[in-house]
Amino acid sequence: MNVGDENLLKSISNDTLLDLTQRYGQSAFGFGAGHGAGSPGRYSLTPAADFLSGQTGKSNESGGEQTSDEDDGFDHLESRKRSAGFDEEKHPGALAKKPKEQRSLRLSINARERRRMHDLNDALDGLRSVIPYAHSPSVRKLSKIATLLLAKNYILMQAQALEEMRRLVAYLNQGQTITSPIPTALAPFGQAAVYPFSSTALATCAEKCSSFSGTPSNLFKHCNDKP
DNA sequence: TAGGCCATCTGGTCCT
DNA sequence: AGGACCAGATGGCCTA
Repeated sequence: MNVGDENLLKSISNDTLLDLTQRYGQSAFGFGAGHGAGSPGRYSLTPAADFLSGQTGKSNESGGEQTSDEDDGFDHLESRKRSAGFDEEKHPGALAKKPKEQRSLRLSINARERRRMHDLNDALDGLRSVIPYAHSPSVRKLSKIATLLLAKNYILMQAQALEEMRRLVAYLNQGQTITSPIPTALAPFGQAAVYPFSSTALATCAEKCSSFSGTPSNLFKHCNDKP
């Protein structure tokens, strides 16, 4: 994880992140050394996914590909049940005792449900890929609940940062004094980093803008425009 | 060994 | 009727 990501995560200072940190440790967010070299992402391939990957060549296929059990051999179904922990002895009267038609229907429904859950997991993977945490094989993947909670906080933080940037632009344009406190979302960057000049200083717009030379947006483009 | 997380199966409910 | 969605149950894997 780069320093920027670390700062972003550190900025999510609320109960949720605290809870996540406590539950997963800093290594889950890339602050630490992970779970050791011998323990790469534990959820990257479940037994069931292993089986499916053997079937399709991908660990988490979804949408459109053939995964329905009507197309699987019976041995494959049994293997998948075993790998998923399914034990028909503990589900008396389940598939085995049902008529062939009902069994076929049940298998179809199961396959659909499996695809649906795979799609859901794909979406969660997509979410993980855009929120700031360590994307490394040596770091455990965020759990589902952690992903959702972190994403929620990340969105809230981004909204706060955007609002602060708007206020800053208004300040630069009108020379107004910013009286509102620095949002906690930006706190880790430090007040000096956000406002690298005194609010009472008579810095020119260009000087102010030069202080934000690293800003990756066009927010300060106006400074180069002639009045 | 307990607890957390997960995938899967299953039956029910709702929607088109 | 068929599909989507949901929640409960179950058991495997992993870590502390």
